[in-house]
Amino acid sequence: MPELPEVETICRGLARVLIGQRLDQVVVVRSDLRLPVPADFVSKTVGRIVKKVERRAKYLLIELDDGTVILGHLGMSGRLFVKAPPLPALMPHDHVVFETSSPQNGPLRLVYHDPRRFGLLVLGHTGTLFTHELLRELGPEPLAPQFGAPQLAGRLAARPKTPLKAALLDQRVVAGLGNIYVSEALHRAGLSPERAAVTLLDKPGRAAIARLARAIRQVLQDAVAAGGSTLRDYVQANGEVGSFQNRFRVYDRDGQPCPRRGCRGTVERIVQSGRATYFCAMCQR
DNA sequence: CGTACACCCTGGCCGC
DNA sequence: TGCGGCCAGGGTGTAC
Repeated sequence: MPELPEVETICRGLARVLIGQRLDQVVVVRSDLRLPVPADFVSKTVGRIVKKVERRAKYLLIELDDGTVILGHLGMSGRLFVKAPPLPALMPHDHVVFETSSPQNGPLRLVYHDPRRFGLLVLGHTGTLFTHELLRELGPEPLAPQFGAPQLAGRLAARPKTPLKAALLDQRVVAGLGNIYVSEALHRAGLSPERAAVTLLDKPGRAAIARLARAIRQVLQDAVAAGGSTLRDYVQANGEVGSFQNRFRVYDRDGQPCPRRGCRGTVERIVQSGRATYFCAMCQR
């Protein structure tokens, strides 16, 4: 469900209210997520104070005052939100619940909610975080200053024959893109999702890969600024919805006219490796 | 090695 | 109203 912009939005929302709070109560309602919630999850987190909230790719990293890090991933349907009193009864699919109490803010409840249970909540440690097996192989952060055409080219070189759509979904190539933003970035760059990655790596492909790197950054920045995209059930940490879904150029718009200025094409939907891709065959080559 | 597909799971929507 | 089929923002394991 959530891609980089949605996770980034949630990360900022959580940071604002959680940093400095003590996790007074931690309850695992059910632990059979994509990976099991570890047996020592409660004992390693309860009583600790939240020190930092960060994002790596689509992972949320909640760092506690003893160096323990909660690694969270929301899968397709996961949500992580904060509620203030009056606290309602738990809902179905509320799997893990944290409660804090602070003199300033009073009690807060952080809920991990995930109907499909494709997400996960596990533990790591600051000292060994970058070698954690879930994070070790992730590609570059597209919003980091050093991200650009050379870095992207280097990563695509490892998947030469792969169509661009599939290559960009691979988290080892670029970290944080998902099905929406890959289609959106390829449209902005004017590149066909079916084009093989290797065709951007030779001399004539240099302009194309520069456009692609810029398009990836730009679409992600715009989406973060809009608070992410709300399709079905995604909400920010405070329950507000994002608005970037109103600015999709191709995603879920098959049959509609291509929004590129001067293009007479129509947005098409195709399936690549089992997932929908939206693009305009007229202006994406 | 690289690619294609099934699968994990639940819920919403559409057509009958 | 009920039911079956299809679809969904992700990631991984398996079979070619």
